[in-house]
Amino acid sequence: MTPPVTMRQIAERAEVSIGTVSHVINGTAKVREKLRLRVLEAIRSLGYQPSQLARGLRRNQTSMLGMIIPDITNPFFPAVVRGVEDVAYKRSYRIVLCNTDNDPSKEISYLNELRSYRPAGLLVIPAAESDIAAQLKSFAASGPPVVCIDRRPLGWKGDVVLVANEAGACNATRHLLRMGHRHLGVITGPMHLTNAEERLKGFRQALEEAKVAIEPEFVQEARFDRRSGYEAAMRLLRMLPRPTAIFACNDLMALGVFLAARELHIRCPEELSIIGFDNLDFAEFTAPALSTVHQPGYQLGATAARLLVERIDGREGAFQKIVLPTELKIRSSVVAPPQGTAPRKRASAR
Amino acid sequence: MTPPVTMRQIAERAEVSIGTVSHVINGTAKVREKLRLRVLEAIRSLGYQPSQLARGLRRNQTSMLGMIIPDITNPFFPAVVRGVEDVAYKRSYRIVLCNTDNDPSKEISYLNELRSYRPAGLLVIPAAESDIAAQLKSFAASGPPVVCIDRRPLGWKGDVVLVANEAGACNATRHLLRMGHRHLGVITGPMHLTNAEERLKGFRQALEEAKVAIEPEFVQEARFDRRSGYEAAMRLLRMLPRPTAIFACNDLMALGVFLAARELHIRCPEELSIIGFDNLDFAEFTAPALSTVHQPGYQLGATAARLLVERIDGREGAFQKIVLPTELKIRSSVVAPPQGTAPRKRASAR
DNA sequence: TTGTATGCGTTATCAG
DNA sequence: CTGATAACGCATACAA
Repeated sequence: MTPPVTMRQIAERAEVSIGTVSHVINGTAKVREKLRLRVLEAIRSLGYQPSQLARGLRRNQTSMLGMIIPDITNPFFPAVVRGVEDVAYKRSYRIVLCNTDNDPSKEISYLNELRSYRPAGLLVIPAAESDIAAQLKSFAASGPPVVCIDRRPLGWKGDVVLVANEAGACNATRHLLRMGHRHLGVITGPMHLTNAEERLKGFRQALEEAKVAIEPEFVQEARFDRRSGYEAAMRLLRMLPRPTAIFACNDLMALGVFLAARELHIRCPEELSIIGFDNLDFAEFTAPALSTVHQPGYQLGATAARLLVERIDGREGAFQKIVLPTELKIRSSVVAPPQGTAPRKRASAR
Repeated sequence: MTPPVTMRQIAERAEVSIGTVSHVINGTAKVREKLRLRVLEAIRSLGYQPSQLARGLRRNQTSMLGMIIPDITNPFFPAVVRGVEDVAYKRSYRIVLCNTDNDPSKEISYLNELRSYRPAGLLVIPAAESDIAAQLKSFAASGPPVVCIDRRPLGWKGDVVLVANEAGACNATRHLLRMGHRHLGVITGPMHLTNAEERLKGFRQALEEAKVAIEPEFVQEARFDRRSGYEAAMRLLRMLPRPTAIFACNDLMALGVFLAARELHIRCPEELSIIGFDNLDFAEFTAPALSTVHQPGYQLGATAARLLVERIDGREGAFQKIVLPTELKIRSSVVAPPQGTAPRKRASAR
């Protein structure tokens, strides 16, 4: 148990005062070159590293960034985290990662607890049903800067970086329309999530543009995970007539649609076209390869981190709302609807 | 900027000394019930939270766990991280996450830097080519406990939790053999990684058992990612005769094999059987669904975290080496080899 | 330019 | 049982 080397030891070794050591470390005052070199040498030879704890206590701020996300296990988030980490690393910030499991209370408890570590800033991807705007607001007022990612909590007025959900969803839907589909199902995320809401809005907009009626029972809400996507798809696919195409508002739910279709012996894409949202890594490997809307996860994280760092560095000014573009990836899960409008026939056969 | 509430304020509010407050918080001495209640009430009403920084400085240890992994973006790792986080959370430890990108120098720098945060413990999934055994050893001697996960760095003698790589690989290979394959290709991970080595060993063992000759040019080394898997597969599939089945030592590389096969117009599984290792989420959605060896990522993390916490709590005793079992998942990417040993014919046609 | 001294918020020791 | 008080390692205001 070698006790860690402290500044005092550096001072002794370099035969200077402890204050001088601090100055050369932080560049907070001019130090005679000779002394400076001695100090540096002492630091090197003793392998000294400043205690982040002591420093943080003194400065009332550490070089940690708190990051609160719903669930790292959701394949969309790792890229975001990585984007954050990469820019944070360059600025020598470290990430404390917290998974809320979409549990608002866990989110709040993490939030409060993180506080006691005096992080330099906070990045949060709000939980579904998150109700932390108030909490966050008080945080932002008396604590470190906060930027929200991907979803905007109700009532949140601070910095936020998002993705062009509405435009992306609209494009996806247009693609379906363009291929000839007129009976579109949609599986949305939790509707209190802004991104879910926006995607649905995009969907509706595309339908309106094309003057295609929206069939209310064809919009099903799920929870952005595979299971709920599967369940929603089952509901959709058992309807008569059923949709000839489904827009799943994320790729995980699209997987659920595949599953449901397989179970009901509905062939994709011949009998059912599917389009997703996210462009997760596996999208090009599903059978059929999933057409989807690419979402720049890494950029999302990187951008948010950059913005956060600017705030930490004291950048004032109006809150930013940065919206990153999406891109439609056309693969093979969307084709023209079956001939003879099969679903109609079935309906009349009923 | 409301300054955070400190212990002193609690003491004043409760009309006790600051020491007493500390005692009720930490249960470090008996406090008269009446005072205790007053203190608790003050804490509650002022929303007090102990400064982790001050506490850490004083105790020379925080309640953070450092976790060093190659890349959160590799879909095998999120589950591991989640496993860690869940058990850590229950014990009220927090995770600071570091991605090394398999860069040994980044790994070492993270390691040293984490030190200055006085984490209670360290979890590390060593980078490929990691050479941190020595570094880690000094760390373990004078610093917090460390447990390695998934891969054992060369020369590391401390705690480690692994997966039964050899047995898993052996089972996968046996499955190929059982289906009638006699010309097996294998795409390994970086051979300095213990897990890659063990999987290859399992592969060889199965061949020996079956008295099937191992064809040296059929074992190709790659880097556990999709691209290198693709490249290795291209090499393999251009050979004449080529293997009728390929064991990719992880699922990401198996994806690369799918890609290569598709590009060369080799149909899977009719002309080429593929088996992977990991059982990533997408494995059942590839075309064809990927047969693979399930690796308990979440358990890996959870187990390691539990072990680490025990060490933090002062559990002495011999270093542990915990090996978690794998499970063969049979799906549809493995079938009997093509009739008439097609590859042979091609070879003779040359 | 450099040294000294104080305090950041806790815990822990030691009297009372 | 409870209250002072001295560290913990560092940054900083101030003195020299």
